[in-house]
Amino acid sequence: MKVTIDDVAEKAGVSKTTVSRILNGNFGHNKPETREKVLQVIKELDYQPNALAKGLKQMKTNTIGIILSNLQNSFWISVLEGVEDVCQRNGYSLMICNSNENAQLEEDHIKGLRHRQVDGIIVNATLKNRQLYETFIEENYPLVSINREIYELPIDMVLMNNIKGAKQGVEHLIDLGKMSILLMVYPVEGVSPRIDRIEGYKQALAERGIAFNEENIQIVTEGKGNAKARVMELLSGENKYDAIFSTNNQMTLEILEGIKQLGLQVPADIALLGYDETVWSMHVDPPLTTVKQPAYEMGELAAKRLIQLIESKRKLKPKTVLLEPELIIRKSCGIKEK
Amino acid sequence: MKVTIDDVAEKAGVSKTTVSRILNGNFGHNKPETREKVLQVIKELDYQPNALAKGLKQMKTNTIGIILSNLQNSFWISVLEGVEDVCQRNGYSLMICNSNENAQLEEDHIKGLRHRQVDGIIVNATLKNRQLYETFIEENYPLVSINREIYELPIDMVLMNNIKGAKQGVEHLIDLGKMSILLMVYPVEGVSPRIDRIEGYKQALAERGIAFNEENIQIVTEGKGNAKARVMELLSGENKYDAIFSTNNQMTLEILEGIKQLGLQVPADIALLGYDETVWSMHVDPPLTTVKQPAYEMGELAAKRLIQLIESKRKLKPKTVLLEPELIIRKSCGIKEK
DNA sequence: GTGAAAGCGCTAACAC
DNA sequence: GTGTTAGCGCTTTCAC
Repeated sequence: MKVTIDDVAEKAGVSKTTVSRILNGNFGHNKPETREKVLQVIKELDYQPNALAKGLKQMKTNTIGIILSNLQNSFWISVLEGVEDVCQRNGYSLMICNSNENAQLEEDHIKGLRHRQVDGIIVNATLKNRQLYETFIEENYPLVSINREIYELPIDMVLMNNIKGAKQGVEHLIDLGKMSILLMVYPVEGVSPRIDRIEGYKQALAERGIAFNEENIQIVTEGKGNAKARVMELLSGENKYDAIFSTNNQMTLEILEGIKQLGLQVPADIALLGYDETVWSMHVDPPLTTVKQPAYEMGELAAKRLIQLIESKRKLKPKTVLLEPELIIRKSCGIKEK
Repeated sequence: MKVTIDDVAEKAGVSKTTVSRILNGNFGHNKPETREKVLQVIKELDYQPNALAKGLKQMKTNTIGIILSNLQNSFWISVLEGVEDVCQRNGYSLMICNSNENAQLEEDHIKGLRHRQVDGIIVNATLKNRQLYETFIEENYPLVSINREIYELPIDMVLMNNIKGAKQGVEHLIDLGKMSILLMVYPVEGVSPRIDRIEGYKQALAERGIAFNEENIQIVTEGKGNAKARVMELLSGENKYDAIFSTNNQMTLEILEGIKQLGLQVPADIALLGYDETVWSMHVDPPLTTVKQPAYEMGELAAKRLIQLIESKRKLKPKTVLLEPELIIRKSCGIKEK
């Protein structure tokens, strides 16, 4: 039933060595007629080489793994598409795992992937398995970290410029006359994008000479509904805000809901700035001003780099790529006051 | 560098058979002390069995493949999550491919996956590779088709009840007094969800005694901007519509944009009903009434069934599961006229 | 230009 | 209860 290289060899009246050579680009410079014959038999038998056997022998599977933390966020889907496209163009398969931001799961997946002999891994690291990442480096195992900086480890990374992204956004808000900007962010815990966005926020304030108020930064626990509850609480409290900067697109939707439920208008009563561009950004009410990140490109670059690492004969020096965000201005932050 | 089962065996002073047995749940009922010893050596050496070798020997990889046609649609992401979760719970890895609705790519991916020896495949089929699907059936290779019916082939499928979904939606529109309902759909070409939604639309009309007008069904070519252009054209034309039923969530966003650009109000000037529930459905302006499909469940069921097929000793009779949609009523269709 | 044979790392008869 | 041995399907020296 299953047709193997032996079947092909026998039927073509050659040795399996010859078949193998022809399959893999003809090192031995076979005679054209042998070649023809073998190729024809392969077609006749619809022979598909067994990648497991090949992989076992060559210690290479042409498969890479990716570990993501959240599939529901469309940002990651774009990244995934970028990775997938590059894989496809280069003859690699993609194994996908979801860590859900869970360190144990991340470790299991990493081990699982290596045990399945993938040639390399792209990871949006939880950052909670430092020792594991170090092992990779020691073993010179191809690994690229996306979106999050793994601090002080010589590792390949492709990151977004989050300081600049947040800074641009906040500057825009300030230019529009906003003075009391509420920054909402999911827990930081050493995760560079969140840390950097806070930093960008602070820098913008500092450069424009606006006093920084610690209470204007609110860390909200991840989980459905939390951001909505928090924003409603905050907007009903003592502090007055004229703008909210949401650093996550799911959170943005919740904030919007909370604001509306309070009977407030965006941007008349309060401005709203979102992070990450999505299909719905321009369609919500009001159309959202957002900091757009080149997600697809990040996926592409990470995959390209990983394949480079895999296929390079010698050890490559770790490299960090920083991608630039772009501010997309719509209506949710209002227009310049006179 | 790479540690193999032989290293473990040698260091533990046993044969690799023993190690293998202990690794795989102890058939030979090893002595506790041997067991202890081996387990300890495994830990010491941080030994990871090579899944390739194991797979080659056992003809089983504990990996399944999934071929999707469009990652950008959040419907598919939910499906993917369902599949991923089930895989994880059952110790399977997931290989993901994107066919982009392209028959050639689909064929390449299917062949690629089999050549990589995946134990089974879940596919949202283009339906353009009938012969290939038949081959699977002949070979009794585990395959489950999701979302789309592969007509007249004894194959496992998990599908949505699209007739009912569309019917429910249209009935709702009719109940609200809408008489001239424009149905917009991407090209049909034998794709069951689209065919069935048209059928559901017709059934609802028929049952409520509303004359069916062929021109009220508009097939719009897939591609960014097409739906928007078309809807603007149609709404500016001679035919008057009081409702639009959009059968795809990306399309819905475009239609909404088109309507707004024309200066029309939803639902005052025209009602809009969408297919598929998304994170943004409740947040666009106005909040969208939609036909919600249990996407995550579809993924789960498909994966569970596939694993069943893989692990069953004997051939299972193909089974079709039909999942029921649910109408989520919000504001985009208006309220009942008196 | 082609073939014989060894071996990648593992499991599974079959012995003992 | 444990070991010996023969492969799984392929690539790759090394002969010829």
